[in-house]
Amino acid sequence: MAGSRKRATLREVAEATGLSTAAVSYALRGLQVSKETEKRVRQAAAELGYEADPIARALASGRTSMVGLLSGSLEDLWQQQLFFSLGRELLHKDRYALILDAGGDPARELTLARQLRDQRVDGLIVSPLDPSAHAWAELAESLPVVSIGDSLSNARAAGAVLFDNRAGVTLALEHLSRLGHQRIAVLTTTRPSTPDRPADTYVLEEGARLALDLTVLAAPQSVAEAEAVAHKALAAPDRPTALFCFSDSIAYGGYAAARAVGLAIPGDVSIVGYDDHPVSRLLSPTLTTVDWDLESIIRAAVQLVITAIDGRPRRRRIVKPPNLRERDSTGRPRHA
Amino acid sequence: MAGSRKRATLREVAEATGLSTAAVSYALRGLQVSKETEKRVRQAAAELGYEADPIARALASGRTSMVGLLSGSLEDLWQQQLFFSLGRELLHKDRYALILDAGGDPARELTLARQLRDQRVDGLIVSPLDPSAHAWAELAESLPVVSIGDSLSNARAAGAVLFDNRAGVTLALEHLSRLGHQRIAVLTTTRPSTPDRPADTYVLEEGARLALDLTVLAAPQSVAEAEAVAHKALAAPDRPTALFCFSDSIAYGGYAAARAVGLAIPGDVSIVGYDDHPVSRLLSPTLTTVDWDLESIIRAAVQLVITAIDGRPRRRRIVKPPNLRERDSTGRPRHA
DNA sequence: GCGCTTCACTTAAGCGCTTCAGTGAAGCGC
DNA sequence: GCGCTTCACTGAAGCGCTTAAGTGAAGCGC
Repeated sequence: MAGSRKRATLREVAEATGLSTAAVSYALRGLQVSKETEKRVRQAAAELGYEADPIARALASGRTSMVGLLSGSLEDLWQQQLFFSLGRELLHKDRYALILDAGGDPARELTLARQLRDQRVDGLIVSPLDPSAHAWAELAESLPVVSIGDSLSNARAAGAVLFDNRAGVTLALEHLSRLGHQRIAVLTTTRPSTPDRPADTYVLEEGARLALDLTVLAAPQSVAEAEAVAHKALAAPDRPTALFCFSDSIAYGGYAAARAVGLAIPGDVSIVGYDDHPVSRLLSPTLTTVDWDLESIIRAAVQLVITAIDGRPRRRRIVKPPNLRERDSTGRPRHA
Repeated sequence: MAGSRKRATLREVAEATGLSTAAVSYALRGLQVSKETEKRVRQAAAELGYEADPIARALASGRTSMVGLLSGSLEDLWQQQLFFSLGRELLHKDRYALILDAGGDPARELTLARQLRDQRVDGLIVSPLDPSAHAWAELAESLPVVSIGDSLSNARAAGAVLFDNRAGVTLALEHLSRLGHQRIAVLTTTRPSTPDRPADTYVLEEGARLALDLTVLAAPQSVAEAEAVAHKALAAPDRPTALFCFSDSIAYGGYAAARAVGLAIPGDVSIVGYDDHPVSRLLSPTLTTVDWDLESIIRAAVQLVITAIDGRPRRRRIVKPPNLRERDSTGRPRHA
């Protein structure tokens, strides 16, 4: 603890113990040395306050212990939740997270992913806006890439934690249909979707199956922009009786828009979200939403990237089922 | 672009141009070489797809281009916003952020800060739970540390972006007092406060000055836990007519608690938050809150840490003034 | 007692950069 | 034309580790 100005080096520990630096290096990693040597080394290291320099270690070993995390849009509150939880989980596993945000721009997404690779992260976990971009292939060749939400269609990724969006969409639309809604506005986003099929496809298919009258509008991730889109949806001549929002953040924009034009939720307009952000159950009214088990997604993604980094190529695709959280933002449409 | 398996090295660029590696190193950093050599080198580098290896560079130069970010509690949604924004701003300045979360535990905070130092970050930006801890001094000796919220009382920090919490508390309490509130519950948190005085102090002083009847309750950062505390406050025999919450996250808990026991906001209970999270203006009713200019805080903190890293020791303390956002969650108490 | 393996190390190369201390040529004043 | 500085570079050390290859001693079967 003494006010050591510079940090101790391996060599100093070696000199203190009379061993070679190699022996010390092995000892501290619990390899190839006798029990008592290891003990001696550990003690000397502790006394000198030695901590291995991760930079030198990375240069020599080729491993940085860093994992790159790339979000398509951290404007989305649920993505914030997701990514900071991924960071926490990685720290548990003695890895550091480098978190980057594409800010909703699919082109920037790949630039940042390359930047992460150039920064020498050991692996990548991405929740991409555009999982079908061809450049993912190039990246997945040079380091383990795990995707969350959708699989990278053209790349040999190290793994994927997929959302069963078909099931999610079905839950939401069936719920609304059951309540008697028919004219529904869907506020989508460039959102990861299940293998090779944009979530929009499911929306249209399910809409047709349930004989719904759907209007699909693209909404950006930020709450403020979503509000504007929701406003437009609610101002339509044949006003929809329900809003199905493809993220809770967008749904929050829906709340604001509804209130701005004096529409009661769920009386005048029902709203369904997607994700179940912690705030959603605190809104007034509480938000009906489709959620995924965040913790299990996180554990799976981290697990996948680490096994891939450690050279056990599994290439697993894990599909997560959705749950409908029925709360107070949905009800029978007034005319029904 | 050719499917280059391994990344090109400085030496390869040197060989391609017939220069020494030193010359190439200088050229690519725009130092000490003739214009035309620089151009030749850049071209060769581009053709080879050369990107300097940040690890090797870090080992040789002693700089990692990484800045550690440490939040006392990322449960707080505003802190999430703050830290992800800091990350974005740092990326603008060609630095990478390593974000760590103490999860509300003051002891863990210092452990993580040391871990960040051991990871060889060039500097640290912290928003600490306990800015008065002595161990900050030791850290601030070994690398530039900038604090947000409060100054590190015992440490020679590289700078601080302070919140004028006295003014913030005054704004909130005067607002409530003006509306006619007198019995007010204050839900605080181990929150950074202005130099050497916990924010609670201001609360009590201002409460006395305005002749208010205050009950101070400690609330954790997470929304769910805050809800429980708010519940307790509202269940008190002499129910307060207003809640002053020391973060918007806590205020969200207040909303949930009020709704749970059937109290109207602001009719039965007024609620004031602190921070102005993007969601706050979307709640129903919209949340009256005290906010700080997030963008300017971010720019200032990043600016401070970078000038310190670059060796220009300024040790500036920048104080940010608060603003009151009067919205719909506050009104006259019913009996008044 | 001999060759063989195993154990517990040591030696030394090397990861890919930066940087300090030269070095030769050109330019300059006088 | 001489010494001086400046310019544009080169050479080589070294950042602090890891790791492949090597070594000597001990242990083992037979």
